[in-house]
Amino acid sequence: MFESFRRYITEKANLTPDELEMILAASIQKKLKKKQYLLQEGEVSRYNTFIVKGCLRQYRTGNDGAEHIIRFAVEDWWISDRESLTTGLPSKSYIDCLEDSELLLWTKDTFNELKIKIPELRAFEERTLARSFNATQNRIHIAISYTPEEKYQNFIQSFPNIFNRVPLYMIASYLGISRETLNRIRKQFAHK
Amino acid sequence: MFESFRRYITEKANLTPDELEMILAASIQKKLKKKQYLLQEGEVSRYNTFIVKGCLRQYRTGNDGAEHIIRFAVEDWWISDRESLTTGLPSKSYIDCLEDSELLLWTKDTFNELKIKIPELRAFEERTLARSFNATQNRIHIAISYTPEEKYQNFIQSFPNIFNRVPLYMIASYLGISRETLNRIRKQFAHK
DNA sequence: CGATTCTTTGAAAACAGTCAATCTGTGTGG
DNA sequence: CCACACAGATTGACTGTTTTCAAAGAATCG
Repeated sequence: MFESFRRYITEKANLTPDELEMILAASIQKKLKKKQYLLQEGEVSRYNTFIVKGCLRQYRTGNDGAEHIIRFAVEDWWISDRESLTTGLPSKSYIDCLEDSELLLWTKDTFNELKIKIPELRAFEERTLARSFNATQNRIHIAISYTPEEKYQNFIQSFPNIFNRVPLYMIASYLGISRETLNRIRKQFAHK
Repeated sequence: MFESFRRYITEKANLTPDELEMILAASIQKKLKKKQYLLQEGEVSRYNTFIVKGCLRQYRTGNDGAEHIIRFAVEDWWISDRESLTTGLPSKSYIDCLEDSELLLWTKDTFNELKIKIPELRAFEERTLARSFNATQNRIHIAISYTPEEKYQNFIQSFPNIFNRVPLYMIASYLGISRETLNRIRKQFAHK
């Protein structure tokens, strides 16, 4: 289970073996089955979570009770409700598993201590956050300017490792269109 | 011109007078008139910019050439193309002035040096970024789950200091709906 | 005043959402 | 191995909303 994280972090950050082991030693291992929650609305998000294996989603519910997916996350991604994690306020979102998953968790405090001891870890987190921020901004651009068809095309291009792994109606939710519409788009699409 | 920044930063960050002066001394002052560009697509964004006075917008153009507004920014906000700034790649967006504006700029390198010398500045930037990230994520939720009317209501609630300062068609662009639709929504709205 | 710039309006067409029913595949328990 | 239940996908008809197009009206600025 650690092996996967070792490979990932070695590629992305310039850590000494000691630093790497220190990080691993501070982690909490967790396995969740499909449909189990990592976080529920109203709870305070306390962990930085790395996905070793599996697939999760973060979603919120609207006034009508419908689920709206904020993001998907698979192997080698991080997931948490950053807003709740940074502010300490109750989370507005849920995080649950779409597949049986293996996770590595660090509490906020533990991770902060690690960042103090290991400057490269802080730098790594900054880089990761910056990329995540850019992706989020890009998604806004897509949300306000693409047609439904373009959104779908963009999705399968951007996430080839996700789109065939999650139900269609969840992709529709992620894109902000109805599952029927997405289904029709996909049908046209196949004719080409 | 510095006075405004002094007030702002004193309230938000715990800096010594020396540190504050060091930051100011490193800044570049700039005045731009309405419609002038701070950044154009294809250029590399090199500055962290604080808005002393005025109103700017960041936008991208779609395939059809239409402008899609990523964000607005007014006094006491920061603006830049973070993606270009962090990656060093050409910007995909434009930033221009909706009003005559007064700005304080720091080059990426200058700002990095300041952050090294002044840890509290780095902490401050992290807090600012975190809030900005949360706002961006929240906007995605709105984009994929709110009706146009709800989007507009939310906008005027969230940005009371912006909505009566920028043309309606730009708000429409920001919200991802046509100007005609927004106009009609607003008319209904007035009847209540 | 004249020229932009922005807003408003109407009518038609395109589009996406909703509803309701059916179909398909998968996994579970008997 | 079958039957059933469940999750998800698909389809058609219909409804409602939004976009588009075109034109006319305000408002603002030099």
